[in-house]
This record gives sequence, structure tokens and C-alpha cells, in this order.
Amino acid sequence: MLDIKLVRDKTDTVIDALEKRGEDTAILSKTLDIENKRRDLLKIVEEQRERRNKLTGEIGKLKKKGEDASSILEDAKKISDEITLKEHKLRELESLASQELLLIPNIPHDSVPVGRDETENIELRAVGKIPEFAFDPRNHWDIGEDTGILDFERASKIAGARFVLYMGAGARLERALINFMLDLHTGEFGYTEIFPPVIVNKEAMTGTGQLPKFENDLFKMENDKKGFYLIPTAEVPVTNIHRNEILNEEDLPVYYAACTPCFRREAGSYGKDTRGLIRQHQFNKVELVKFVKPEDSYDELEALTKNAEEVLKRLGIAYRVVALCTGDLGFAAAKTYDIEIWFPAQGKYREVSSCSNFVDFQARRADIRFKRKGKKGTEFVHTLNGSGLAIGRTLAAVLENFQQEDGSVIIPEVLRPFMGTDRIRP
RNA sequence: GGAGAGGUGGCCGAGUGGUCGAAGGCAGCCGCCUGCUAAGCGGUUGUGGGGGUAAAACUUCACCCAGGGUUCGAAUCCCUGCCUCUCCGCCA
Repeated sequence: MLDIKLVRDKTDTVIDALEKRGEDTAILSKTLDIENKRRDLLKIVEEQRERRNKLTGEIGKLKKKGEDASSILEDAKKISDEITLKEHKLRELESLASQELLLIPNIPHDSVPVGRDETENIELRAVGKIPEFAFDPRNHWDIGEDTGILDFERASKIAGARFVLYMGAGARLERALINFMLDLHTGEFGYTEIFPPVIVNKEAMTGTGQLPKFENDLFKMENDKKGFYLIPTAEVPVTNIHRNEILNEEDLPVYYAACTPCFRREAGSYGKDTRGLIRQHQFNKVELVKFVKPEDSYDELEALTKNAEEVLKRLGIAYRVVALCTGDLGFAAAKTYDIEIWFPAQGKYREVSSCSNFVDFQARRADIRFKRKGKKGTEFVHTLNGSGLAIGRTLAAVLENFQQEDGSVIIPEVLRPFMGTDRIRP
């Protein structure tokens, strides 16, 4: 969430940010209205509390001396009752104010291109050679079914639409990709491997920004009064590792890498990507998460993106990096690069990674701070994350990019140690 | 699932109704002293909000797991929740 002081003192900046995102600015005036009422009341309550504290102090002294305190006692009771009333009202205002504040999106960084939607995203670089085929390249689901490594029909019997069953070399390929990516990030780029819970509570979801606004995108455990949710990305549990903590300056930066299943309801995407691995209710993803000092976060975003890109370079698949425009930027992000991987059958790039700097937005929600050596007070850390990469989509791209005319698929060099073979055959 | 114990500052640990933001110890920081891989002595060290200042100083409110309640007044009493630990059962 945003700093309420910023909303108060630099309202124009926030209005500008909302407009660039294409969001309604009405929420701001509502928030400010509540906030002003809250502050006014807070002032009154604090003054009254001060008076009460003085009175009760005197009562204490008198009682100790064994003297009569009944006259002050009456005053004290009266003011105390007033305070109780006003405190209730104050609590109401506080919760209203924070409810509103939680719905305001982050302010885009100055370097983010202004635009309405994904058509105005900007391609920064395209890397690798787009493969040419002497035949019509086939869709990955056809390849997967013909080689017997993907079974969508049985998955739908077991679970439903938008699920997949990996079998044999398919399951092995999924695992190979996971191991390859995790080994790369932990072994070469300094990330610490994490295996977190994939069920989290409401506080964790609120900390990273999925709640309260995007409840509809999540799977929720109905059978449990605690309100558990299935994670839509490892970002949630991993960022929340340090919720309500104050880190030491010398501990930063912290880099974590985690591979988890991700669960998404995909409500409202009924017509889209109904076939194949692109859009599933459950998929695996290697996620990179960073906690850094504010002055480093934009450099860290570049580095994070490079780390994710390296996976594709080594796999030898063409990709491009695009900068999301203001209208396409996620709720909590200040800046985002998407990495898109080449899909020959569709003849276009599809997203496999989204790398974002959230600056202090998540840190404020989740209360993740750090203390500079020799300085008083604390500051919010900056958090970042990015996929490094989505496994299912990468696997799909491997099948499509390395398919052969005879129906087999050549396994990229870097995966062979994990696969134990250089080819998947029909 | 059953039974019990407990949650206090960076850590350990006192405190069961009033002057407690909290004794004492450890750790950290500053200074003195000392000449040997350190000890002794003195001082100091939480977080958030409001006001105030150029910035400080200063001032005020809140915070002893969380949320309610009792009371003039709560770390201290009551209720609810969460978490941790021990034993039994069960389970991968």
C-alpha cells in the first residue's frame, strides 16, 4: 500500500498515477475524507487520554497516602467514558481508512511507458534466433499427446478442465526443467533455495497484495474457518517469510528461489488458451524473490530479469523482453518486465516470466523493514520478484521449438543430464 | 483428536491492579582506565503515530502474542483467538 502521508501531502502525484493506470480516482477523495476525520478524532482522543493519565496518576498518589480521592474519581470516570466512546468511533475510522488504502494500486516508476493496455507495451530486446521449420510446426499439445507424455483427457477425468497429467518423459522433463533452473539460480546467481507452504493465510495474501482486491482469482479452502488459500505464486509465501520483521542492513540483499505449484482460478478467461499447457489451474513455477535496500532496487530489477533470461539463453529458445506500460502494470508493481518465449506453432511470443519491482508497496503492507547501521529508526525494504521461469509454459516451448519432422523432440543440451536422454520419441 | 504448560524489549529473565516502557543479566554502542589476544568502572541503547524544528532538542499518545472486556487506572484480572512446547492417540 501507499504511505498515507504521501496520499495526504502529494495527492496530485497519486491522482496522476491512477490516471496513467486507467483507474478511477474517486477512491482517493474517499480515502482522504476518512483519513482527515480519523486524524481529527485521534487528536481529540489523545488530548483526553493525557488528561485522564494525569488524573489517574493523582488518584494513585492519594490512595497511597490513604487520602480520599472521590472527587477526582468522578471526573476520571466521566472522561474515561467519553474516551471509550470516541475510541470505538476511532477504531471504525481506522479500519475504514486502511480498507480504502489497501485498494489503491502502486505508483508506476517514471521510466514506465504510459499506455492503455498490453498493445502499448514496449519491446526492449529480442534475443535468440527464431527457428525455421521445413514442415508445419505442431502445437505442443499435439506433440505431447502423440508422444504420450501429456494427457489432458485423463487429467480432466481426475480433476477437470485446465489440468494436465504428465507421464513418463513428460514428468521427467518437468522435473528436469525445475532442477536445471533451481541449480542455475542457487548455484550461479546466489539465491537461497526455499520450499515454502503452498497454503497460506489471509494475512500473507494481503501482504503481497492479492487480497483484498483479487480474491476472485484465488482458490480458497471452504472447509476451514481459518480462511486458507492456495498460493497463485511462490511470491506470496516467500515474500511473507520476513513479514513483521526488521532486518539488519548487512543482511541485505536477500535472494530466494523457490519452485512451487501455483493455483489460479482463471475466472473470466473461459475462451482463452483452452487447449494445452498455457493456462492451467495448477502449474509449477520457479520464482525469484529479492529483499533489497531502496537505493538498489532498480539495479536489482535489471539483474533479476537477466537471471531469468539466462535460463532461456541456455535452453536456446528465442525470447523477447518487454516493458509493461502503465495500463498493463500489476496492482502492486512499480515497474515490470515481461519475458516472452517464442512459440512456433502460434507464431508468436508468450509470457513465461514477469519481473517486478514493488518498491516499498508490499513491504509496507507486510511490514518488512530494515535498520541502517548507526542510524536511528527503520525503513521499509524494497521487494522484487520474477518468474525464473514458469515451468509448464517453458516445457510447452521446448516441445514446440525442438520438435522434429518425425514427431520426436530433441532435448536441449543443458537438460540432458537431468533427463538421461537426448530425445523424446513418439 | 485428548491432556497439560507457556507466550514480556536484540537475547535471557523479573514483575499478579497505580509512579512500569517495564528490575537484573547478556549482547551492542560511547567514554575512562589498563599494555596484551582481555578484564574493571561510568554512561547509553526499543517500535509506531501526532505536535514541534531548517534539522535536532522537546512534547504527547500507543505498544509487555492478537482482539475484545472489567476498572478512575491493566504487562498484571476476565473472555475469545493465534502460536509454541510436553505427554497420549493417529498418520505420511
